[in-house]
Amino acid sequence: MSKIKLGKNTSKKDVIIKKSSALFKTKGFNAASMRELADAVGVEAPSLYNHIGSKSELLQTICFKVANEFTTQLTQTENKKCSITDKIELIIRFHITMMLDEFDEVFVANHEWKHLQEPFLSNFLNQRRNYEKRLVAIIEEGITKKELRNINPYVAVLTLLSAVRGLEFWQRHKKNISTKVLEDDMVTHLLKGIAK
Amino acid sequence: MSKIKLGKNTSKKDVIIKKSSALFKTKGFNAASMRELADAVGVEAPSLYNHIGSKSELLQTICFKVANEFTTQLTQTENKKCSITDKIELIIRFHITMMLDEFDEVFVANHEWKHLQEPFLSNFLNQRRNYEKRLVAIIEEGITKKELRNINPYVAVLTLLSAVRGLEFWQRHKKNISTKVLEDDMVTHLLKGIAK
DNA sequence: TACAAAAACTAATATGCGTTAGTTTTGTTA
DNA sequence: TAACAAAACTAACGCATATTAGTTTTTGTA
Repeated sequence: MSKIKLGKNTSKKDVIIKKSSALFKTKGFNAASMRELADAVGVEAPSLYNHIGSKSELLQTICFKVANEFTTQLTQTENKKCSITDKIELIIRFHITMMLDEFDEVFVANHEWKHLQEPFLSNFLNQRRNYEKRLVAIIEEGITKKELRNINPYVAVLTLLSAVRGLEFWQRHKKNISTKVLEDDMVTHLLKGIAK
Repeated sequence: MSKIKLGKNTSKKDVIIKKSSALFKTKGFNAASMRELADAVGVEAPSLYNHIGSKSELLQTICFKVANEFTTQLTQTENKKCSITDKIELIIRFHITMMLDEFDEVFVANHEWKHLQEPFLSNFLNQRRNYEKRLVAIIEEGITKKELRNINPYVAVLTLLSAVRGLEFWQRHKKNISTKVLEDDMVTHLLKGIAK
């Protein structure tokens, strides 16, 4: 009998999660099969179930791991004693770092969350809505303190989040631009614009 | 015998394409079933095949319709006699308009293209790469003419395209902000930044 | 070396999918 | 009304899927 693995986290489970992140990213959650995942891990498909509960569980693990990392970092930034502009820069840079360091997982959390089952789907969406609201609050404070232009804070958050999400496509081009140039230029663009 | 419908475009086919756009957007291409689509159209699943060739063909139709609209508009903008800044503003506003007017189709083209079959997949990606290159050329001209800051043009294009793509999420919030405010604030943010 | 647990294997099941075949209904025109 | 085509229907096929059952191999420890 070997259906569900109890006890401490094993290394093999982590390998499966990592490989499934890459697979879900490339093919999408539904198109990715457990047989393909098993191939990537180097095992037959049913053997995966010695380590994981289900395919859905893999998606849940990936999505909430990413969500928790973003939430944790935001809390730290909120508590920092610095200007609003600096806080926004910190957040932008954290998003960029996450995109580059944990690309597969972030991509899956961004694109495949809709295949989460309830109640995980609702939890995930609530968590994301909450994140956005806290960003809006930061922008609003910046406007009040006259650090920022008087633009609609929702539009600003939308623009910021979308722009950093676009780093997904960075992998595609691979123009030889260093991470530093990438980060700095994007921060400049979003904070100061491109028009002189 | 009724497998493939020849002759002029029928209205029913257009209905199927429209409904499939909404369905593919909501559930994703793979998760959306022909039976669900048939339900939405108000018909049994096999009846769909009196009007369309296959599920894949639906995706192809949607993706290339959107791609062609963007390409056409870009050509028009390139030929306009106006400043680079004005051209960029035109492009941003066109993207926003497309997002709001043909949301389902644009969403599907942005998210589900990876499920296109060859040679359509390669065609689509080539078309998109070409579009991006032409945007880069516009930004480069703006830098040369000192209309724009000296930032990396690839980063700028990435940021612009990603930001307007983010309007996908607009549907979610539905804060009561008019399209005009949305457009104007996003153009301002991307051209002039948010920092005072 | 012996034993027990962990994790691999093979075989099989139930389900849902896109699609086809064949037939019947609907709608239009002479 | 007769005839013909368009488009609907029911039934079914073949295939791929996630997962389970049951068994064997591997691995770690006494």
